[in-house]
Amino acid sequence: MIRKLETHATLDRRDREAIRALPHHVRTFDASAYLVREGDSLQHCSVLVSGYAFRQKVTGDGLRQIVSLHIPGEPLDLQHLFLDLADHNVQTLTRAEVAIIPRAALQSLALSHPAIGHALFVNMLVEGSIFREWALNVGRRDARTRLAHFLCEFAARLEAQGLDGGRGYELPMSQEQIGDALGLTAVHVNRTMKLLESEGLIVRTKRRIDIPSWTALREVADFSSRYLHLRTKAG
Amino acid sequence: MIRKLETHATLDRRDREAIRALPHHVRTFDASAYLVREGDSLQHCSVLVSGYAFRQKVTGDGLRQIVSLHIPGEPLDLQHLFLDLADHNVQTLTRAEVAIIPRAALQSLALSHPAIGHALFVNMLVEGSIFREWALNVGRRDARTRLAHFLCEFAARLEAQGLDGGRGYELPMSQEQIGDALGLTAVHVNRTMKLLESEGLIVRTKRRIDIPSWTALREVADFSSRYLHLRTKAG
DNA sequence: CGGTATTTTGAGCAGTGTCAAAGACGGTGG
DNA sequence: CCACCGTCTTTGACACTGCTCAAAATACCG
Repeated sequence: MIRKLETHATLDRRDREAIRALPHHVRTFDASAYLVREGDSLQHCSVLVSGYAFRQKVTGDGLRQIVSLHIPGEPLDLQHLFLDLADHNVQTLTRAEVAIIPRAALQSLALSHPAIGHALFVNMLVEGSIFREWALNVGRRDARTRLAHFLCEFAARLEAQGLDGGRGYELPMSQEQIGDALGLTAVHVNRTMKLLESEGLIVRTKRRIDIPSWTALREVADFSSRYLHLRTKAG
Repeated sequence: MIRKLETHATLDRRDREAIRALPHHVRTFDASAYLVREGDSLQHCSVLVSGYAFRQKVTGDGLRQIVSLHIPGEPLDLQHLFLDLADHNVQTLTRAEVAIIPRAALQSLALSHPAIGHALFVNMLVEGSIFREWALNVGRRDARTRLAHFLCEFAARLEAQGLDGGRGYELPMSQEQIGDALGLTAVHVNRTMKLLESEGLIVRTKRRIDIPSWTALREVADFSSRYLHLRTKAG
Protein backbone atom coordinates (compact mmCIF):
# COMPACT_ATOMS: atom_id res chain seq x y z
CA MET A 1 0.00 0.00 0.00
CA ILE A 2 2.66 2.46 0.92
CA ARG A 3 4.61 1.38 -2.05
CA LYS A 4 1.76 2.03 -4.37
CA LEU A 5 2.21 5.76 -4.13
CA GLU A 6 5.81 5.64 -4.91
CA THR A 7 5.12 3.84 -8.12
CA HIS A 8 2.46 6.39 -8.84
CA ALA A 9 5.25 8.43 -10.19
CA THR A 10 8.30 6.40 -10.90
CA LEU A 11 9.46 2.84 -11.09
CA ASP A 12 11.64 1.49 -8.38
CA ARG A 13 13.50 -1.78 -8.12
CA ARG A 14 13.94 -3.41 -4.73
CA ASP A 15 14.07 0.08 -3.28
CA ARG A 16 10.66 -1.19 -2.48
CA GLU A 17 12.25 -3.35 0.11
CA ALA A 18 13.71 -0.29 1.73
CA ILE A 19 10.37 1.40 1.71
CA ARG A 20 8.57 -1.56 3.14
CA ALA A 21 11.19 -1.75 5.79
CA LEU A 22 10.50 1.77 6.93
CA PRO A 23 9.50 1.91 10.55
CA HIS A 24 5.90 2.97 10.78
CA HIS A 25 2.64 2.31 12.50
CA VAL A 26 -0.90 2.69 11.32
CA ARG A 27 -3.32 4.79 13.26
CA THR A 28 -6.99 5.46 12.76
CA PHE A 29 -8.45 8.93 12.99
CA ASP A 30 -12.02 10.10 13.18
CA ALA A 31 -13.51 12.37 10.60
CA SER A 32 -12.36 15.98 10.92
CA ALA A 33 -9.39 15.09 13.05
CA TYR A 34 -6.31 17.24 12.72
CA LEU A 35 -3.20 15.42 11.58
CA VAL A 36 -1.06 18.51 11.47
CA ARG A 37 -1.63 22.00 12.72
CA GLU A 38 -0.03 25.12 11.39
CA GLY A 39 2.96 25.95 13.51
CA ASP A 40 3.61 22.38 14.61
CA SER A 41 7.15 21.22 14.36
CA LEU A 42 6.96 17.91 12.62
CA GLN A 43 8.52 14.65 13.61
CA HIS A 44 6.87 12.37 11.13
CA CYS A 45 5.29 12.05 7.76
CA SER A 46 2.33 9.97 6.82
CA VAL A 47 0.56 8.09 4.11
CA LEU A 48 -3.19 7.83 3.74
CA VAL A 49 -4.05 4.16 3.84
CA SER A 50 -7.79 4.60 3.64
CA GLY A 51 -10.17 7.49 3.90
CA TYR A 52 -9.87 11.05 2.69
CA ALA A 53 -8.04 14.10 3.95
CA PHE A 54 -7.36 17.68 2.98
CA ARG A 55 -5.03 20.58 3.59
CA GLN A 56 -6.27 23.97 4.62
CA LYS A 57 -5.14 27.35 5.81
CA VAL A 58 -7.18 29.92 7.58
CA THR A 59 -7.24 33.63 7.26
CA GLY A 60 -6.79 35.98 10.18
CA ASP A 61 -10.50 36.38 10.50
CA GLY A 62 -11.35 32.75 10.34
CA LEU A 63 -12.06 32.17 6.69
CA ARG A 64 -10.86 28.82 5.58
CA GLN A 65 -9.35 27.83 2.27
CA ILE A 66 -8.89 24.19 1.45
CA VAL A 67 -5.77 23.91 -0.61
CA SER A 68 -5.87 20.31 -1.71
CA LEU A 69 -7.51 16.97 -1.20
CA HIS A 70 -5.97 13.60 -0.64
CA ILE A 71 -7.38 10.29 -1.63
CA PRO A 72 -6.49 6.85 -0.30
CA GLY A 73 -3.00 5.79 -1.13
CA GLU A 74 -1.50 9.23 -1.29
CA PRO A 75 1.37 10.33 0.88
CA LEU A 76 0.13 13.02 3.20
CA ASP A 77 2.99 14.92 4.47
CA LEU A 78 5.66 15.06 1.94
CA GLN A 79 4.98 18.76 1.85
CA HIS A 80 6.61 19.10 5.18
CA LEU A 81 9.24 16.43 4.87
CA PHE A 82 12.04 18.94 4.72
CA LEU A 83 10.43 21.91 6.40
CA ASP A 84 10.48 22.30 10.11
CA LEU A 85 7.35 24.24 10.91
CA ALA A 86 4.01 23.37 9.39
CA ASP A 87 2.63 26.22 7.35
CA HIS A 88 -0.86 24.79 7.02
CA ASN A 89 -3.24 22.30 8.59
CA VAL A 90 -3.92 18.78 7.50
CA GLN A 91 -7.23 17.30 8.46
CA THR A 92 -9.15 14.15 7.77
CA LEU A 93 -12.35 14.40 5.80
CA THR A 94 -13.65 11.00 6.79
CA ARG A 95 -12.52 8.44 9.26
CA ALA A 96 -9.14 7.40 7.99
CA GLU A 97 -6.22 5.09 8.53
CA VAL A 98 -2.87 6.73 8.35
CA ALA A 99 0.55 5.17 8.26
CA ILE A 100 2.91 7.25 10.28
CA ILE A 101 6.59 7.30 9.44
CA PRO A 102 9.36 9.06 11.32
CA ARG A 103 10.50 11.99 9.29
CA ALA A 104 14.18 11.30 9.70
CA ALA A 105 13.87 7.78 8.35
CA LEU A 106 12.10 8.92 5.23
CA GLN A 107 14.46 11.81 4.77
CA SER A 108 17.54 9.72 4.79
CA LEU A 109 15.91 7.20 2.53
CA ALA A 110 15.09 9.96 0.10
CA LEU A 111 18.62 11.23 0.10
CA SER A 112 20.37 7.90 -0.06
CA HIS A 113 18.30 6.02 -2.61
CA PRO A 114 18.26 7.96 -5.86
CA ALA A 115 15.23 6.19 -7.23
CA ILE A 116 13.24 6.91 -4.12
CA GLY A 117 14.46 10.46 -4.04
CA HIS A 118 13.35 10.80 -7.61
CA ALA A 119 9.93 9.43 -6.82
CA LEU A 120 9.52 11.82 -3.93
CA PHE A 121 10.63 14.76 -6.01
CA VAL A 122 8.06 13.90 -8.62
CA ASN A 123 5.38 13.51 -6.04
CA MET A 124 6.11 16.88 -4.51
CA LEU A 125 6.24 18.59 -7.84
CA VAL A 126 2.94 17.14 -8.92
CA GLU A 127 1.38 18.40 -5.75
CA GLY A 128 2.88 21.77 -6.50
CA SER A 129 1.32 21.67 -9.91
CA ILE A 130 -2.03 20.96 -8.35
CA PHE A 131 -1.65 23.95 -6.07
CA ARG A 132 -1.00 26.13 -9.08
CA GLU A 133 -4.05 24.87 -10.85
CA TRP A 134 -6.13 25.61 -7.78
CA ALA A 135 -4.87 29.14 -7.76
CA LEU A 136 -5.95 29.49 -11.36
CA ASN A 137 -9.27 27.89 -10.64
CA VAL A 138 -10.04 30.05 -7.67
CA GLY A 139 -8.59 33.20 -9.13
CA ARG A 140 -9.94 33.19 -12.62
CA ARG A 141 -12.90 30.94 -13.19
CA ASP A 142 -16.52 31.68 -12.37
CA ALA A 143 -18.43 29.55 -9.94
CA ARG A 144 -19.89 27.17 -12.49
CA THR A 145 -16.62 26.42 -14.22
CA ARG A 146 -14.81 26.31 -10.94
CA LEU A 147 -17.07 23.71 -9.44
CA ALA A 148 -17.08 21.65 -12.61
CA HIS A 149 -13.31 21.76 -12.68
CA PHE A 150 -13.14 20.63 -9.11
CA LEU A 151 -15.42 17.68 -9.82
CA CYS A 152 -13.31 16.73 -12.81
CA GLU A 153 -10.11 16.82 -10.86
CA PHE A 154 -11.49 14.56 -8.22
CA ALA A 155 -12.77 12.12 -10.80
CA ALA A 156 -9.50 12.08 -12.67
CA ARG A 157 -7.46 11.52 -9.57
CA LEU A 158 -9.65 8.76 -8.25
CA GLU A 159 -9.44 7.02 -11.53
CA ALA A 160 -5.70 7.44 -11.78
CA GLN A 161 -5.39 5.95 -8.34
CA GLY A 162 -7.32 2.93 -9.50
CA LEU A 163 -10.42 3.69 -7.47
CA ASP A 164 -13.77 4.05 -9.18
CA GLY A 165 -13.90 7.63 -10.41
CA GLY A 166 -14.49 7.96 -14.13
CA ARG A 167 -18.24 7.77 -14.44
CA GLY A 168 -19.12 8.69 -10.92
CA TYR A 169 -17.99 8.67 -7.34
CA GLU A 170 -18.85 9.47 -3.78
CA LEU A 171 -17.72 12.98 -2.89
CA PRO A 172 -16.95 12.85 0.81
CA MET A 173 -17.48 16.52 1.55
CA SER A 174 -20.23 18.81 2.72
CA GLN A 175 -21.12 21.74 0.53
CA GLU A 176 -19.58 23.94 3.15
CA GLN A 177 -16.28 22.20 2.62
CA ILE A 178 -16.60 22.31 -1.13
CA GLY A 179 -17.11 26.02 -0.75
CA ASP A 180 -13.95 26.31 1.29
CA ALA A 181 -12.09 24.49 -1.43
CA LEU A 182 -13.42 26.75 -4.15
CA GLY A 183 -13.40 30.07 -2.39
CA LEU A 184 -17.19 30.20 -2.52
CA THR A 185 -20.01 30.19 -0.01
CA ALA A 186 -21.81 27.02 0.87
CA VAL A 187 -24.99 28.65 -0.34
CA HIS A 188 -23.51 29.47 -3.67
CA VAL A 189 -22.04 26.00 -4.02
CA ASN A 190 -25.50 24.65 -3.53
CA ARG A 191 -26.95 26.83 -6.23
CA THR A 192 -24.15 26.08 -8.62
CA MET A 193 -24.44 22.38 -7.94
CA LYS A 194 -28.08 22.48 -8.82
CA LEU A 195 -27.28 24.47 -11.89
CA LEU A 196 -24.86 21.84 -13.14
CA GLU A 197 -27.43 19.22 -12.35
CA SER A 198 -30.19 21.03 -14.18
CA GLU A 199 -27.93 21.27 -17.19
CA GLY A 200 -27.52 17.52 -17.12
CA LEU A 201 -23.79 17.76 -16.56
CA ILE A 202 -23.91 15.80 -13.34
CA VAL A 203 -26.41 13.61 -11.52
CA ARG A 204 -26.48 13.74 -7.76
CA THR A 205 -27.64 11.09 -5.35
CA LYS A 206 -26.87 12.23 -1.87
CA ARG A 207 -23.19 12.88 -2.04
CA ARG A 208 -22.62 10.71 -5.01
CA ILE A 209 -21.77 12.47 -8.22
CA ASP A 210 -22.36 10.75 -11.53
CA ILE A 211 -21.10 12.08 -14.77
CA PRO A 212 -23.30 11.25 -17.75
CA SER A 213 -20.90 12.72 -20.24
CA TRP A 214 -17.33 13.15 -19.29
CA THR A 215 -16.58 15.18 -22.39
CA ALA A 216 -19.44 17.55 -21.72
CA LEU A 217 -18.36 18.19 -18.15
CA ARG A 218 -14.73 18.41 -19.08
CA GLU A 219 -15.65 21.00 -21.65
CA VAL A 220 -17.59 23.18 -19.27
CA ALA A 221 -14.91 22.75 -16.64
CA ASP A 222 -12.09 23.92 -18.87
CA PHE A 223 -10.37 20.83 -17.55
CA SER A 224 -7.27 19.21 -18.91
CA SER A 225 -5.50 16.62 -16.85
CA ARG A 226 -2.08 17.72 -17.93
CA TYR A 227 -1.35 19.40 -14.63
CA LEU A 228 -1.88 16.12 -12.81
CA HIS A 229 1.03 14.63 -14.69
CA LEU A 230 -0.58 11.23 -14.80
CA ARG A 231 1.14 8.49 -16.64
CA THR A 232 -2.15 6.94 -17.65
CA LYS A 233 -4.26 8.01 -20.58
CA ALA A 234 -7.43 9.85 -19.66
CA GLY A 235 -7.44 13.57 -20.32
CA MET B 1 25.43 33.67 -7.69
CA ILE B 2 23.97 30.31 -8.49
CA ARG B 3 25.19 29.05 -5.21
CA LYS B 4 23.47 31.76 -3.29
CA LEU B 5 20.10 30.19 -3.80
CA GLU B 6 21.18 26.86 -2.61
CA THR B 7 22.31 28.31 0.64
CA HIS B 8 19.03 30.12 0.85
CA ALA B 9 17.79 26.96 2.36
CA THR B 10 20.54 24.76 3.58
CA LEU B 11 24.27 24.78 4.18
CA ASP B 12 26.51 22.89 1.86
CA ARG B 13 30.20 22.16 2.04
CA ARG B 14 32.20 21.92 -1.14
CA ASP B 15 29.11 20.57 -2.79
CA ARG B 16 29.36 24.13 -3.88
CA GLU B 17 32.17 23.07 -6.09
CA ALA B 18 29.92 20.59 -7.76
CA ILE B 19 27.32 23.25 -8.27
CA ARG B 20 29.75 25.74 -9.64
CA ALA B 21 31.02 23.09 -11.95
CA LEU B 22 27.61 22.58 -13.46
CA PRO B 23 27.61 23.16 -17.18
CA HIS B 24 25.58 26.24 -17.92
CA HIS B 25 25.44 29.38 -19.94
CA VAL B 26 23.90 32.72 -19.23
CA ARG B 27 21.43 34.23 -21.60
CA THR B 28 19.66 37.55 -21.60
CA PHE B 29 15.97 37.84 -22.30
CA ASP B 30 13.83 40.86 -23.00
CA ALA B 31 10.94 41.82 -20.81
CA SER B 32 7.87 39.62 -21.30
CA ALA B 33 9.85 36.87 -23.00
CA TYR B 34 8.67 33.32 -22.49
CA LEU B 35 11.18 31.04 -20.85
CA VAL B 36 8.87 28.07 -20.74
CA ARG B 37 5.53 27.45 -22.35
CA GLU B 38 2.89 25.09 -21.10
CA GLY B 39 3.23 21.82 -22.92
CA ASP B 40 6.94 22.19 -23.64
CA SER B 41 9.05 19.21 -22.87
CA LEU B 42 11.92 20.53 -20.89
CA GLN B 43 15.59 19.97 -21.40
CA HIS B 44 16.97 22.44 -18.94
CA CYS B 45 16.40 24.33 -15.76
CA SER B 46 17.42 27.84 -15.01
CA VAL B 47 18.35 30.32 -12.37
CA LEU B 48 17.48 34.00 -12.44
CA VAL B 49 20.71 35.91 -12.30
CA SER B 50 19.19 39.34 -12.61
CA GLY B 51 15.76 40.72 -13.39
CA TYR B 52 12.33 39.44 -12.45
CA ALA B 53 10.12 36.69 -13.75
CA PHE B 54 6.82 35.04 -13.02
CA ARG B 55 4.82 31.89 -13.60
CA GLN B 56 1.36 31.96 -15.05
CA LYS B 57 -1.38 29.76 -16.40
CA VAL B 58 -4.22 30.76 -18.61
CA THR B 59 -7.79 29.71 -18.59
CA GLY B 60 -9.55 28.31 -21.63
CA ASP B 61 -10.99 31.70 -22.41
CA GLY B 62 -7.79 33.61 -22.04
CA LEU B 63 -7.88 34.80 -18.45
CA ARG B 64 -4.48 34.76 -16.95
CA GLN B 65 -3.47 33.92 -13.42
CA ILE B 66 0.02 34.66 -12.24
CA VAL B 67 0.97 31.96 -9.81
CA SER B 68 4.20 33.22 -8.43
CA LEU B 69 6.96 35.75 -8.84
CA HIS B 70 10.67 35.26 -8.92
CA ILE B 71 13.28 37.70 -7.82
CA PRO B 72 16.97 37.77 -8.74
CA GLY B 73 18.89 34.85 -7.41
CA GLU B 74 16.05 32.38 -7.38
CA PRO B 75 16.11 29.14 -9.30
CA LEU B 76 13.45 29.31 -11.94
CA ASP B 77 12.64 25.91 -13.03
CA LEU B 78 12.99 23.58 -10.23
CA GLN B 79 9.27 23.10 -10.52
CA HIS B 80 9.82 21.15 -13.68
CA LEU B 81 13.09 19.50 -12.83
CA PHE B 82 11.50 16.10 -12.56
CA LEU B 83 8.41 16.58 -14.67
CA ASP B 84 8.50 16.07 -18.36
CA LEU B 85 5.84 18.40 -19.69
CA ALA B 86 5.50 21.96 -18.51
CA ASP B 87 2.15 22.59 -16.89
CA HIS B 88 2.45 26.36 -16.88
CA ASN B 89 4.30 29.24 -18.48
CA VAL B 90 7.31 31.05 -17.17
CA GLN B 91 7.85 34.55 -18.40
CA THR B 92 10.19 37.40 -17.67
CA LEU B 93 8.79 40.52 -16.11
CA THR B 94 11.75 42.70 -16.95
CA ARG B 95 14.81 42.20 -19.03
CA ALA B 96 16.62 39.40 -17.29
CA GLU B 97 19.73 37.30 -17.29
CA VAL B 98 19.14 33.63 -16.85
CA ALA B 99 21.62 30.87 -16.24
CA ILE B 100 20.56 27.82 -18.14
CA ILE B 101 21.49 24.38 -16.88
CA PRO B 102 20.87 21.05 -18.56
CA ARG B 103 18.18 19.25 -16.66
CA ALA B 104 19.97 15.94 -16.59
CA ALA B 105 23.05 17.43 -14.98
CA LEU B 106 21.11 19.03 -12.20
CA GLN B 107 18.98 15.94 -11.72
CA SER B 108 21.90 13.65 -11.21
CA LEU B 109 23.53 16.17 -8.94
CA ALA B 110 20.37 16.32 -6.86
CA LEU B 111 20.22 12.57 -6.57
CA SER B 112 23.87 11.93 -5.93
CA HIS B 113 24.74 14.70 -3.48
CA PRO B 114 22.52 14.43 -0.42
CA ALA B 115 23.15 17.97 0.73
CA ILE B 116 22.24 19.35 -2.64
CA GLY B 117 19.24 17.11 -2.89
CA HIS B 118 18.17 18.38 0.48
CA ALA B 119 18.56 21.98 -0.57
CA LEU B 120 16.52 21.39 -3.68
CA PHE B 121 13.82 19.62 -1.74
CA VAL B 122 13.57 22.54 0.61
CA ASN B 123 13.46 24.98 -2.23
CA MET B 124 10.66 23.14 -3.94
CA LEU B 125 8.68 22.78 -0.77
CA VAL B 126 8.96 26.44 0.03
CA GLU B 127 7.69 27.26 -3.41
CA GLY B 128 4.84 24.88 -2.77
CA SER B 129 4.08 26.69 0.43
CA ILE B 130 3.95 29.96 -1.44
CA PHE B 131 1.49 28.49 -3.92
CA ARG B 132 -0.74 27.47 -1.04
CA GLU B 133 -0.65 30.90 0.46
CA TRP B 134 -1.60 32.39 -2.89
CA ALA B 135 -4.57 30.11 -3.07
CA LEU B 136 -5.64 31.33 0.35
CA ASN B 137 -5.01 34.91 -0.62
CA VAL B 138 -6.94 34.73 -3.84
CA GLY B 139 -9.67 32.53 -2.51
CA ARG B 140 -10.47 34.12 0.80
CA ARG B 141 -9.27 37.65 1.20
CA ASP B 142 -10.92 40.78 -0.08
CA ALA B 143 -9.17 43.05 -2.54
CA ARG B 144 -7.64 45.37 0.02
CA THR B 145 -6.18 42.65 2.17
CA ARG B 146 -5.17 40.67 -0.84
CA LEU B 147 -3.18 43.49 -2.37
CA ALA B 148 -1.61 44.39 0.94
CA HIS B 149 -0.61 40.79 1.43
CA PHE B 150 0.93 40.67 -1.98
CA LEU B 151 2.97 43.77 -1.29
CA CYS B 152 4.14 42.33 1.99
CA GLU B 153 5.22 39.08 0.42
CA PHE B 154 7.26 40.87 -2.16
CA ALA B 155 8.91 43.04 0.45
CA ALA B 156 9.69 40.10 2.69
CA ARG B 157 11.18 38.08 -0.09
CA LEU B 158 13.31 40.88 -1.41
CA GLU B 159 14.64 41.51 2.00
CA ALA B 160 15.30 37.85 2.65
CA GLN B 161 17.20 37.69 -0.59
CA GLY B 162 19.36 40.54 0.59
CA LEU B 163 17.98 43.08 -1.85
CA ASP B 164 16.45 46.30 -0.60
CA GLY B 165 12.89 45.43 0.33
CA GLY B 166 11.95 46.21 3.87
CA ARG B 167 11.01 49.85 3.76
CA GLY B 168 10.27 50.09 0.11
CA TYR B 169 11.05 48.73 -3.31
CA GLU B 170 10.45 49.00 -6.98
CA LEU B 171 7.56 46.79 -8.02
CA PRO B 172 8.34 45.79 -11.59
CA MET B 173 4.78 45.12 -12.69
CA SER B 174 1.94 46.94 -14.37
CA GLN B 175 -1.36 47.08 -12.54
CA GLU B 176 -2.71 44.73 -15.14
CA GLN B 177 -0.13 42.16 -14.09
CA ILE B 178 -0.77 42.76 -10.43
CA GLY B 179 -4.39 42.08 -11.18
CA ASP B 180 -3.50 38.82 -12.84
CA ALA B 181 -1.54 37.85 -9.78
CA LEU B 182 -4.39 38.64 -7.44
CA GLY B 183 -7.34 37.46 -9.45
CA LEU B 184 -8.59 41.04 -9.79
CA THR B 185 -9.11 43.49 -12.61
CA ALA B 186 -6.52 46.09 -13.41
CA VAL B 187 -9.14 48.71 -12.71
CA HIS B 188 -9.86 47.35 -9.32
CA VAL B 189 -6.19 47.04 -8.51
CA ASN B 190 -5.87 50.69 -9.28
CA ARG B 191 -8.67 51.63 -6.97
CA THR B 192 -7.41 49.41 -4.21
CA MET B 193 -3.92 50.73 -4.60
CA LYS B 194 -5.17 54.24 -4.18
CA LEU B 195 -7.18 53.14 -1.21
CA LEU B 196 -4.12 51.76 0.54
CA GLU B 197 -2.29 54.92 -0.33
CA SER B 198 -5.04 57.15 1.00
CA GLU B 199 -4.95 55.18 4.22
CA GLY B 200 -1.28 55.94 4.50
CA LEU B 201 -0.34 52.28 4.37
CA ILE B 202 1.87 52.71 1.34
CA VAL B 203 3.41 55.58 -0.56
CA ARG B 204 3.72 55.27 -4.29
CA THR B 205 6.15 56.99 -6.58
CA LYS B 206 5.68 55.61 -10.05
CA ARG B 207 6.13 51.92 -9.49
CA ARG B 208 8.03 52.30 -6.32
CA ILE B 209 6.24 51.24 -3.19
CA ASP B 210 7.32 52.62 0.15
CA ILE B 211 6.05 51.28 3.41
CA PRO B 212 5.85 53.90 6.16
CA SER B 213 4.86 51.39 8.79
CA TRP B 214 5.60 47.77 8.23
CA THR B 215 3.54 46.71 11.21
CA ALA B 216 0.53 48.67 10.02
CA LEU B 217 0.65 47.14 6.55
CA ARG B 218 1.41 43.70 7.89
CA GLU B 219 -1.63 44.00 10.11
CA VAL B 220 -3.97 44.99 7.34
CA ALA B 221 -2.49 42.35 5.08
CA ASP B 222 -3.02 39.52 7.52
CA PHE B 223 0.56 38.70 6.69
CA SER B 224 2.85 36.36 8.53
CA SER B 225 6.07 35.30 6.94
CA ARG B 226 5.88 31.82 8.30
CA TYR B 227 4.90 30.31 5.00
CA LEU B 228 8.06 31.66 3.40
CA HIS B 229 10.12 29.49 5.73
CA LEU B 230 12.85 32.08 5.93
CA ARG B 231 15.75 31.42 8.16
CA THR B 232 16.13 35.08 8.93
CA LYS B 233 14.17 36.96 11.55
CA ALA B 234 11.58 39.35 10.10
CA GLY B 235 8.00 38.35 10.51
C1' DC C 1 7.00 65.48 -30.73
C1' DG C 2 3.81 61.72 -32.00
C1' DG C 3 2.39 57.12 -30.74
C1' DT C 4 1.55 53.48 -27.52
C1' DA C 5 1.11 51.55 -23.00
C1' DT C 6 -0.37 52.48 -18.39
C1' DT C 7 -2.88 54.66 -14.84
C1' DT C 8 -7.17 57.06 -13.39
C1' DT C 9 -12.01 58.01 -13.11
C1' DG C 10 -16.92 57.44 -13.70
C1' DA C 11 -21.32 55.08 -14.17
C1' DG C 12 -23.96 51.06 -14.18
C1' DC C 13 -24.27 46.03 -13.72
C1' DA C 14 -23.76 41.19 -12.19
C1' DG C 15 -22.09 37.45 -9.79
C1' DT C 16 -21.60 36.14 -5.11
C1' DG C 17 -22.15 36.92 -0.39
C1' DT C 18 -25.42 37.59 3.76
C1' DC C 19 -29.05 36.52 6.61
C1' DA C 20 -32.75 33.69 7.75
C1' DA C 21 -35.67 30.00 7.83
C1' DA C 22 -37.61 25.79 6.14
C1' DG C 23 -36.78 21.06 4.67
C1' DA C 24 -34.06 16.49 4.68
C1' DC C 25 -31.21 13.13 6.64
C1' DG C 26 -29.00 10.16 9.80
C1' DG C 27 -28.12 8.71 14.29
C1' DT C 28 -29.53 8.09 19.26
C1' DG C 29 -31.91 6.73 23.21
C1' DG C 30 -36.23 4.96 24.76
C1' DC D 1 -40.03 1.36 15.75
C1' DC D 2 -40.50 6.26 16.98
C1' DA D 3 -39.62 10.99 18.65
C1' DC D 4 -35.80 14.08 19.07
C1' DC D 5 -31.56 16.43 17.61
C1' DG D 6 -27.86 18.16 15.26
C1' DT D 7 -25.92 18.57 10.76
C1' DC D 8 -26.62 19.36 5.91
C1' DT D 9 -29.07 20.99 2.01
C1' DT D 10 -32.37 24.27 -0.17
C1' DT D 11 -34.61 28.57 -1.02
C1' DG D 12 -35.72 33.43 -1.00
C1' DA D 13 -34.84 38.38 -0.65
C1' DC D 14 -31.48 41.76 -0.77
C1' DA D 15 -26.85 43.97 -0.30
C1' DC D 16 -22.28 44.73 -1.96
C1' DT D 17 -17.78 43.85 -3.81
C1' DG D 18 -15.53 43.80 -7.81
C1' DC D 19 -16.38 43.73 -13.05
C1' DT D 20 -17.40 46.11 -17.59
C1' DC D 21 -17.07 49.55 -20.76
C1' DA D 22 -15.35 53.88 -22.01
C1' DA D 23 -12.74 57.80 -22.06
C1' DA D 24 -9.51 61.10 -20.18
C1' DA D 25 -4.99 61.98 -18.20
C1' DT D 26 -0.18 60.53 -17.86
C1' DA D 27 4.01 58.36 -18.61
C1' DC D 28 7.31 56.18 -21.60
C1' DC D 29 10.13 55.64 -25.94
C1' DG D 30 12.33 56.38 -30.08
